[in-house]
Amino acid sequence: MAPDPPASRGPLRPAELDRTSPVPLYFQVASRLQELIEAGEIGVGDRIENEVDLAGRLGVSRPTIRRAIQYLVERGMLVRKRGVGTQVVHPKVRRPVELSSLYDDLVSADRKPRTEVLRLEVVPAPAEVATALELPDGTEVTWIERLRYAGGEPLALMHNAIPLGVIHLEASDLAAHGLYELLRRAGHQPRIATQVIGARSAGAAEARILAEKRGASLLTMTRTAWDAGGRALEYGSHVYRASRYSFELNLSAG
Amino acid sequence: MAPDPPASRGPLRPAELDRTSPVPLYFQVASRLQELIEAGEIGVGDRIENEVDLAGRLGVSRPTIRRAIQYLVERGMLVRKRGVGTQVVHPKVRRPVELSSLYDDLVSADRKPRTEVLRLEVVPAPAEVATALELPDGTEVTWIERLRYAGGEPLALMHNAIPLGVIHLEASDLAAHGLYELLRRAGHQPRIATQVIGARSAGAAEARILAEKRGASLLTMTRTAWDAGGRALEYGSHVYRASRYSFELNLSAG
DNA sequence: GTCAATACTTTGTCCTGACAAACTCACATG
DNA sequence: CATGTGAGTTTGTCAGGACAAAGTATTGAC
Repeated sequence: MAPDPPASRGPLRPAELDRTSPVPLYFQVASRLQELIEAGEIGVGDRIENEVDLAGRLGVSRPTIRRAIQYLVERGMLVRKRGVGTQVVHPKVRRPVELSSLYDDLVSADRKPRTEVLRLEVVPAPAEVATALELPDGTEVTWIERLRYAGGEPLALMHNAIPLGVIHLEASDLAAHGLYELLRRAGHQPRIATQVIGARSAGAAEARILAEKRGASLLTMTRTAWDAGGRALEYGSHVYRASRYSFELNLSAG
Repeated sequence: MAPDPPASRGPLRPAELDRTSPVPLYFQVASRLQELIEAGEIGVGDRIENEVDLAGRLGVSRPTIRRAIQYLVERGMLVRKRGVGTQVVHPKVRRPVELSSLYDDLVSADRKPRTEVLRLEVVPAPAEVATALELPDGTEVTWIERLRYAGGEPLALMHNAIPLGVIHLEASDLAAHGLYELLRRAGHQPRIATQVIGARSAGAAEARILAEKRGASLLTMTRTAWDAGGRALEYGSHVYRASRYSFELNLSAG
């Protein structure tokens, strides 16, 4: 059997880097590496070329290569060991956690979401909401109540409060898009959030709306999200039918 | 009123850095900055000294300062804006997510945890567990069932599977310590995990063990955790009394 | 043969220097 | 007064070099 070609040659070519692109070089390298790993061209357990050689071969400096590798290490794809090298440990990115909306998740899972806007108005924030958003008591916020369907069945009853000035919302927008998508379009990128996930039994009204029996288990989630500037973007208090939904999280600890 | 001293002087002194220490300089700077922010000496909204001046004043290079600041940016304490500066946005670290055990959480909340070990034996892994741990079907694992109390009341029923060779467990250890603490002591640092959180109603047996009524809502969590080297450490399938427990998560998106 | 010392490889830390890009603000211009 | 132009500030990217620390493999002594 012929021996494998030496790993030092590697499938990453200098020609793939575009120095005229506004995309940083380190990011180009990281993206390309990620592709190769996801495509299986560099398998789990394989060691990638060492930093110095890789830098020399691609014609970039070692710090640039280090930054690219660091990026993938933080995502859990690679592991570096001093004196040993850098190894692939997982074939796909494990995002530290997905800060996305239910709507986006359902779309990507092809579960055909539909949204019914039950309420959309400006009201003074209840004390609990004001505290969560770090706003003075009684500040007005946009209050939203939505019923989210998936595959024709009700899935979740969602309540949100959004500080005025963050975004102007129309019922038609909310019916057609996820809240996070609308926020992003308005230039707000949620970056930090605190969530509390719990469970309780459905009351009569909730059960009726969600087409569950009274007393059925519901998943509850309350979340407050901030943008990169520390500005509170959204408070949400949602209930999900536990029979149809669960939260999936990928965690990584420094 | 006397004006505040200019921010450019700042409370960070060159003398505080120890070049003989094995602790990297960038980490010394980051730790000290974090202390100052947590102590409120640099308040939320304040801008910290710019990188070039700070580097000059502390007698280190700009990349070192950048690395220190980057460290705190990733933790959500600071925000950088090109052309503007670096600002404090949160007075305490928001850890991306806590990869810790229930036991540790209860201890720090002073809720006096107690653990009853119901089962501890080596068994062939059920198909579902083997898949989660990425082990060949039927591989033997240590199987644990524990009942966790807090404040004298039952709180959670926990099932765990741990690959042989990761750690040798005694019932007495498990009764006195959290699983994650024992893993860390054995030199295993969980770094990446996937969790699924859901809810369902208690069956008769579960209800009896957990001192709930039949049909009460329970929170469910299944988790698989890996160490930095990509080695599977633990599979867990737990149920919590929803009336007494909820998950709190701090998320951050790149 | 076993084991310890040594050489080598590879990542970790740190430095200096340079230019680019984004933002702020004062100022000139219409 | 409004507006945009340009200078100044600050972070973002990148280069290239140097030495330290950790792990691996080889070599040598016993």
